[in-house]
Amino acid sequence: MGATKTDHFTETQNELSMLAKALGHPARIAIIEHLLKVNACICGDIVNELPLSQPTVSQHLKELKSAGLIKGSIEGNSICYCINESGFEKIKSFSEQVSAHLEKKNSCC
Amino acid sequence: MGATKTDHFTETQNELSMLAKALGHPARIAIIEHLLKVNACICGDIVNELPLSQPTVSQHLKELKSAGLIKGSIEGNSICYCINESGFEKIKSFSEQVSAHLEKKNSCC
DNA sequence: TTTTTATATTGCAATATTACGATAAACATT
DNA sequence: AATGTTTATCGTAATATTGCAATATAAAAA
Repeated sequence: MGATKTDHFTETQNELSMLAKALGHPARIAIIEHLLKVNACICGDIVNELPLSQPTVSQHLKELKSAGLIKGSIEGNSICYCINESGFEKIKSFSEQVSAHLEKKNSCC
Repeated sequence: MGATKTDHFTETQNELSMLAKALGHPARIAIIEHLLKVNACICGDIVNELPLSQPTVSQHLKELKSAGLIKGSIEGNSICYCINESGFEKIKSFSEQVSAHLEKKNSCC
């Protein structure tokens, strides 16, 4: 075992969990926060900002990108990363949906 | 390696990533969705609802609980689980914060 | 063209997660 | 007390993640 049984769940469940999983590491939260703060976003800046090696940061960026949470575009020699809104929209809408449900029904425990 | 360097990141970054990580599995998304739908929430029902064994479901419930996303209270023989609002509030506020930032600054790539 | 700069990939070791059978624990029912 | 029901824990195998040194790639600068 050790492999998630993704085929037993719905598309939406798998998609949401993949987005959440991509945010499930403090370095990747830090990257998102940094991208929000500066709004200009050369990869090397992120490497300098984080207490991790360049290959490790590159890997985290790759995960955020493949999850659809950031975008990257080539800018001469370097690469410009920034937030991909659509991924965050899905997370936002899920969390708002949870809140909306909770307002109507009160929790039972 | 393999161990996350949590001590190199802020409290908030670690907390947010732990919440996200707890949602980073389709079974745990499915559990949350089920709890929202029924609002009554005996553990055994969740086990029946999911395509996973009882020990595996129990483990997922434990993770959601320790992350602060659900609460559980003993109800006679069985255990009643339900959503823990405070955990979801943090996720909601983060995703709304991201959206708010994005409205002001337009993405650069 | 050679060298430098910036980022990605490979390979690998350490650790974490996922899943479940077996079993324990705790309470309810008989 | 004995039995059944419900949930948790243990042990363990399979797989995934994290992190980095070494190396590759690609564009810029010299």
